[in-house]
Amino acid sequence: MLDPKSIRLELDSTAIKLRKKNFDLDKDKITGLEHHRKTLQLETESLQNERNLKSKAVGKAKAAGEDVSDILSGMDALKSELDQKKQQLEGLQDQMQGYLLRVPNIPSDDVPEGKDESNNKMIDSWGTPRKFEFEAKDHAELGENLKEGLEFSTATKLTGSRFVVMRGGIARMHRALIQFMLDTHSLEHGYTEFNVPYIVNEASLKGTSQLPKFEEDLFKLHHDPSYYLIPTAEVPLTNMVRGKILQPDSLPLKYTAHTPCFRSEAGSYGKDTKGMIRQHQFEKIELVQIVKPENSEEALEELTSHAEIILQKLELPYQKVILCGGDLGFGSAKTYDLEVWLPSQGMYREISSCSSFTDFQARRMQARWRNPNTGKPELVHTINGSGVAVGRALVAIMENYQEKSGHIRIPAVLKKYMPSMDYLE
RNA sequence: GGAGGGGUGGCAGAGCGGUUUAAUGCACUGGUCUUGAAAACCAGCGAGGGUGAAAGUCCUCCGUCGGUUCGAAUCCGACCUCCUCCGCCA
Repeated sequence: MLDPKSIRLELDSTAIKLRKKNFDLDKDKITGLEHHRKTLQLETESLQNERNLKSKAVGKAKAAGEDVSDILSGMDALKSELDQKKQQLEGLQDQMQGYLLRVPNIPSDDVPEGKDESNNKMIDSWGTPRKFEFEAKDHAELGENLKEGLEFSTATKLTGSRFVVMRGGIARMHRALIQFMLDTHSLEHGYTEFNVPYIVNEASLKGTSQLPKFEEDLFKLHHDPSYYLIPTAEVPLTNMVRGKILQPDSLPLKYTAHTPCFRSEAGSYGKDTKGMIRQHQFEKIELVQIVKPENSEEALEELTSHAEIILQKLELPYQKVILCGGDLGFGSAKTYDLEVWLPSQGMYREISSCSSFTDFQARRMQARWRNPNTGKPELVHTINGSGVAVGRALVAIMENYQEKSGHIRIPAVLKKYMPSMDYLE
């Protein structure tokens, strides 16, 4: 959420900045609500003041053994007026809050202009796509042709579309990828490894800004109060600092976890229906950093490089793209996507997305640190990214490491997790 | 599942209907003293919001939501959560 005060004071310039993100700020609505709020709040607070003063007077009078009926006269009228104003004020504040929770974060100045993904800018690339002396197959075909591989029809029987069963060696490689990534981030990149709940409450999803706007993307459980399956480990990892005031020397916090992620994929009908590119359930290694505001830009660069190192160690060609304003996620101020080469599609596909949320999530979570220069609690900045998506990494390995026979060569860095295996057959 | 006890500022911890503008301690900040440091002493120090040019001033907040009352951290109800004991269990 944006700072309500600065929206109020810089309404026009905020609206202009948000236009870069294809968002039209309803200035009239804000001005109107704000005007009413101001008068109502003044009236309400002065009534509260009056009530407080009278109540204190009653206390004093009673202590002195005096009659209090004079003070109490007119109290009923005051109370009912106060009740009414209070209710109106609450209604207004709820409306304002409800609207502000649906206003996206302001993009950074260095984010390129653009309407949609076609305006994203490639800023770096690594590796060279392999030349095949035969026609490269896609991962779904490769997986289904393995003796022990991907079973989409079994998963459809068990659940429905957009799920997969992995059997034998491929399940093992999936697990090896998880081990490899967690080991790299925790042992080499300085992240603390976590194991977290896969079910979270509403407050957590509000904190990282999946709610209230994107409820239809989530799987909601039958439970009172509401529980949801996590769409990403960003939610539990980031919300660990919700409501906290952190000591300056404890920052930056660097957290990582492997979790399944559950997404309803509402609105993606017809997209990537084949294979395991877009599933209702997939696994991901998540990287989260909680940093001082002054460090957030370099933290995003660092975190992105940590995801890149995974792809480099796996020897998968990729490119790094900066998202344009129109393609940026709701809470993100700046996002780098890492896109891995998929030979069957002849193109680069997203495998990691690394974003800086500046203070957008921190304000919703009230996650703060004590700034020694001011002595005051101030909002932290939050950064997160995938390091990287496991299912898509598996897809990329299958396609990039395939042999003419349909066997999949095992990448060197995974061998210690898959001893005595050279190929998936 | 049963019984009991808790949730108060960064932390610890008092308060249990009206000088609470939440005691006190620790931590923190500034000062005195000291060659320097420690100790001691003095002073300051919760969060959010409104209003104001500022000084200031007002409102809200004691797990959450609701209720009683002129007045609630304090009383009542529900819920969340933590701890202890018993039972059950991977």
